Amino acid sequence: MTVTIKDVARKAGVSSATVSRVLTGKPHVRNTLIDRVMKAVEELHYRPSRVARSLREQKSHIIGLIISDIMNPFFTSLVRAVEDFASQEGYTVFLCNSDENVEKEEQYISVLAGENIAGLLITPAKEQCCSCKALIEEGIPVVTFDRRIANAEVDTVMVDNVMGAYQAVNHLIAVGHERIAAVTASEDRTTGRERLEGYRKALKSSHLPLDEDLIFTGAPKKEAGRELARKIMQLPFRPTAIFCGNNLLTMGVWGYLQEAECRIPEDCALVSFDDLDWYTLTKPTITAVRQPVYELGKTAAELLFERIKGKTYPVKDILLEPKLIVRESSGRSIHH
Amino acid sequence: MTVTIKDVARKAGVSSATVSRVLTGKPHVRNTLIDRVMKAVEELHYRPSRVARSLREQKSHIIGLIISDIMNPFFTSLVRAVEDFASQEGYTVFLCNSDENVEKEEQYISVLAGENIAGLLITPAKEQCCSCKALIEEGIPVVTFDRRIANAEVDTVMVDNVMGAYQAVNHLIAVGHERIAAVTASEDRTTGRERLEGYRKALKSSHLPLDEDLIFTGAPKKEAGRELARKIMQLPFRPTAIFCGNNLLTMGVWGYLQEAECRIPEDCALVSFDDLDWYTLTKPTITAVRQPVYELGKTAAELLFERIKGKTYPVKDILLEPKLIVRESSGRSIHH
DNA sequence: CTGAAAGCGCTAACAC
DNA sequence: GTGTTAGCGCTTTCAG
Repeated sequence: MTVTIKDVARKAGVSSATVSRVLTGKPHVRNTLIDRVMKAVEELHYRPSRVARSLREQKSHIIGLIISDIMNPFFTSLVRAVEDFASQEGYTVFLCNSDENVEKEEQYISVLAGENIAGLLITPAKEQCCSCKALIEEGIPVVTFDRRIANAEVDTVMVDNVMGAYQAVNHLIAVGHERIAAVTASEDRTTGRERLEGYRKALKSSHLPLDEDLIFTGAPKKEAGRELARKIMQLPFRPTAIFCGNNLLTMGVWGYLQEAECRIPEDCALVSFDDLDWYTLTKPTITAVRQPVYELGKTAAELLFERIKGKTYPVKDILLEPKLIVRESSGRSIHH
Repeated sequence: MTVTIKDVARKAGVSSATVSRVLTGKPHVRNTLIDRVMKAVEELHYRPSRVARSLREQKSHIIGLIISDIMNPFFTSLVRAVEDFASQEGYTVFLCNSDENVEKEEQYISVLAGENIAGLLITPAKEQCCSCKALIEEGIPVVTFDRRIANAEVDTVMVDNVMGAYQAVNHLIAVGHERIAAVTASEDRTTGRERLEGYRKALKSSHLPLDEDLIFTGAPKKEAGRELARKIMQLPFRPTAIFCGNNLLTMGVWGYLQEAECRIPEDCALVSFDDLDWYTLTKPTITAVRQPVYELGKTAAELLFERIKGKTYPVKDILLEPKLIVRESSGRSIHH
């Protein structure tokens, strides 16, 4: 049914070994034979089986990409970057969506291992990612990005969350806020914890009191953002500003504030971690910490391919710098 | 190095055939042996090679998913739906991003074929998708969704674009607009053409003149939207409303209108095809035609799996109904 | 320079 | 019920 290397060999009047040599660009083949083989390939519409090749070579040209939430535009950009880089290297991407779910993640890692993947790129759902460690032990290159895993020797590419959050909160302080709430992902994710750390650090460096009751955490989801905003608005002594720890939370918070007819930034200012296109389309526009998303994906992919190609330098831990984009939702400085 | 079925067989004191039978759930194996095999599997951390299995069975448990723009939230939701359904069926998804680029698309189809995919789900970049037809001829199930391809016997799942656009424009007419511009994807994409058809149909059914100068087409990208909005605003005799053919175009148009300080809906009303979360967060909120995105992905996946399982009914062409969500950007009825 | 043959890990006939 | 064996399509020694 399907045309194999043997069919090509027969048609070209050579052995399958020669066909293979031609197709994989090996040297020492006569030009006339090359031509005959290529002609047969054309005529038969032959396409080599990547599966057979993968079995024989014990290694595929697939890289695995497990991300934790494909609906989140932040991760989408990441996927885009990885895909670009991989296809440029002649690899294809096996995309999996763990949905922030550890079981699904393990399941996928197992499948990917069975597919002989050349390497894995992952934004781990939780800090404990054991199956991931199993891969590493088997010698399959792994790079985690955006998030860290605990107790493992893995290359990691991260955005400097502490610094980003610090910048955001510092900006709020600079324009006169002293009572600032934080809405972040719960602390079992490194991103949530680190951003909270930046928040605390900013308050501290301005000698502002840290009120634990102003820290609100939940799942990184829109619904959680709404709910936490509701809690904030019910506070007897309301904060004058909110620091939102990611784009989904921002969306929920923003929606709630609008419905509650809270004027932004007069009644409550807001800064978001993560910058999205539509932040420039709201009224007011939304001040945000922009992460170098594309670079994050690209760097992780680069690192992975170096490992795939056999580089053996010590484990790398790369930190990328985010940047505060000041817009309207954080308010004007009240000092001027 | 890696542990194979033979290692398990040796450890369990059985043949590899028995191990295979146990693992694939075949009948006629003694319970004691099943236990011994499972124990060996556990102890050795054995994971079957999906590659070897795929080669042997001449069919993998992978389905290919080629979408035309992974950065577009509309497609992201689609991916999510497909992924959900596939994983539930025990399949994994090979995600490829054609980037609206026909060469990339062909390239991917070729790779996927080499991976022995069980089936392909695709939102074709252009109406002519020849490689896709090649797959169909090889007997690999294909379902196109969101867009159609020309001259092929393929299962297709679409949203009723004509009807959606008709609803949108009709609504604008109902609230009093008579001069309505259309900003859509260029007509070499079925979505663009069909939505334009709905636009024309709505004007016609209300006996409104069709002014071809009010039809603006371009790539389905934010930048194109901006540019086309600029052109519209420069028109000597401006329209009072704009119908936007997809979410990226809406984004560009909206951004331009805001910067041009055009009051929405007073100076210019707007309705978007495609509904996004953030449409409720702008001021005014954005009236939009909501597509049943998740259902679109799910239906396509269902259809594909039926084919994979061997169903052979005639080619299906499923049309899903969109729904107009009236918000503020289209303005109040001036009749009341 | 080219061909024959082995074998990657697995499943399915076919024996027993 | 269970083991033996062939072979999926390819690459790669090893001969020649």
